[in-house]
Amino acid sequence: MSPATIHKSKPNAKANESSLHRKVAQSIGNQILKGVYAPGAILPNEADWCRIYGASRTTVREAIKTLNAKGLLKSRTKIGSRVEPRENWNILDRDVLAWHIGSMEPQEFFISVQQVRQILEPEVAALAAQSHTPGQLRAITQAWEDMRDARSGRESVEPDVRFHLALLAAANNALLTPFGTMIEFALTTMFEYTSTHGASPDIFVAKHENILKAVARGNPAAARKAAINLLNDTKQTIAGFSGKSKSVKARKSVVR
Amino acid sequence: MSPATIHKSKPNAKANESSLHRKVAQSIGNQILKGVYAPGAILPNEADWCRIYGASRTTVREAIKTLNAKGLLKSRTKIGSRVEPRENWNILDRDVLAWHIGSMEPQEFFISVQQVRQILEPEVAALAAQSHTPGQLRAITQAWEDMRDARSGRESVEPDVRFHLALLAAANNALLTPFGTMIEFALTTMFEYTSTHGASPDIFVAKHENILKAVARGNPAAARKAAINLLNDTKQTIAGFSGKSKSVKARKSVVR
DNA sequence: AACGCTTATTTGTATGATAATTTAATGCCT
DNA sequence: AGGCATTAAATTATCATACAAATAAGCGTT
Repeated sequence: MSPATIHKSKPNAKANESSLHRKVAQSIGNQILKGVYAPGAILPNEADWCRIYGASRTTVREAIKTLNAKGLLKSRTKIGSRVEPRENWNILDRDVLAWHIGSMEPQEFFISVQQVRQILEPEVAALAAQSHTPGQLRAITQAWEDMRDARSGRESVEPDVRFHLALLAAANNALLTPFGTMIEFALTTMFEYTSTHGASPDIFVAKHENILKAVARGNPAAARKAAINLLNDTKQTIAGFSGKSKSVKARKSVVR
Repeated sequence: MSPATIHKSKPNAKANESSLHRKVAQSIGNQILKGVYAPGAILPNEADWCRIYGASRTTVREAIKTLNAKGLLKSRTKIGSRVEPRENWNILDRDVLAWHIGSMEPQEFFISVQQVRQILEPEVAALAAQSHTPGQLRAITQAWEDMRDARSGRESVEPDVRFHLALLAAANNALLTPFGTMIEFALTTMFEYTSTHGASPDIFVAKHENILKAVARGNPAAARKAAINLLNDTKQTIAGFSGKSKSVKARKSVVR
């Protein structure tokens, strides 16, 4: 979004759920993720932002507080707001993730995600097999059933995401839950680009079922194996459109 | 911190780097993590917080914006601020982690961390072996040398943390970096409780050296194996004081 | 060159007012 | 009585202005 054009969306009453300070935060955040302001750089001061966005200082400050809270900035008196080193960025935060993918080639993002998923998901499945509660197992099952009954690829995305999130929840480790946002983001976005889950729907449903059954049986090793097996499909899907950035983007506009 | 006593720390000029809105955010955040306000609950409104903390609405609002940004709250007009479900909490955030551990039994936290570390660190080491840059290898080496030359357990904590963070950085996957905060937090806090790294200093240094060498050689399998080997020590350390919450706390006050 | 004082800049906090949003209540019509 | 439109009320969102606090930078003295 171009800084100067933020106000335009005032007239439309409903569609836009964002308040002004959210938009300012988003705009500045986007610029940071895009590298307009690199780590170590000092941002324009609050008065400048006020002029740039035509907003009050209160609003600008709230936006900057938000960015501080997400680890992108650190503000100090007389210094201003300095961009923090990347390792302090809260990259798994929903907003940061959105700003991030808005400023990088999608397949680059997918490759990073795939790497993390290959590390985590097998072990998450194993943990889930060991320590799920009955309610958690029910949630996983429900997601799988909805996935099975879906009548289109698009319709199966939501249950698919829900399946993986339920699995993650069943691992019962609070420190792993932040990956939920990442998985959710990756799965929904990936579908936007590929309009498929990789394999045919039947195989796809069957592979999820393997995980479900292993978890239900309380068999960690089998759950781990099933998760690895499923991930190989995704891997191939990603490989399928790597290096084809332009054509992928074209395909996207056809799908939507 | 008790809500009513926030102002007291005004006199001391330097020690406290926190501004008022930070303290308010910390206090409210702590109460949320402690469960005083459970997910789904509506918080007191801004005017109430102003009365409670004796702060201006500006300040209170900035604190609440911070908590919103960390995923703990969602504020809406006419509704107020509602506590978000736990899976939306940005638990790997520095502040949230601090508030979290302030309101739970430490070994419970360590067990969760250990679980995550056992999943991640071997693979991180393997990735680092594959894709480190010369500069990143130098950083790992430097950390190890500082660890080796440390003359006390306490003195070795900082290089130890640095070693693991450098390893993580060398994995070159942006989506993994948020775990740095967790590792940093866990290692420093754990030392506060145990005043040891588990094994004797020599063994401890040697095991880190194994990782370093494997990474330097670019041997992922060896790096993975060495990381697993090191983690077994930590595992035993944690097991050593599990179920001894009271005595651990007592030991802490002796150490400090 | 080193130390202490002053100044300027920037964020931090306070106050009070108005706008916008959405739930809740009210009253009207059928 | 029930449904619909309107009004009211509560709460956050935004604005404008002022002053406080912190600190980097400059200046002058020694």
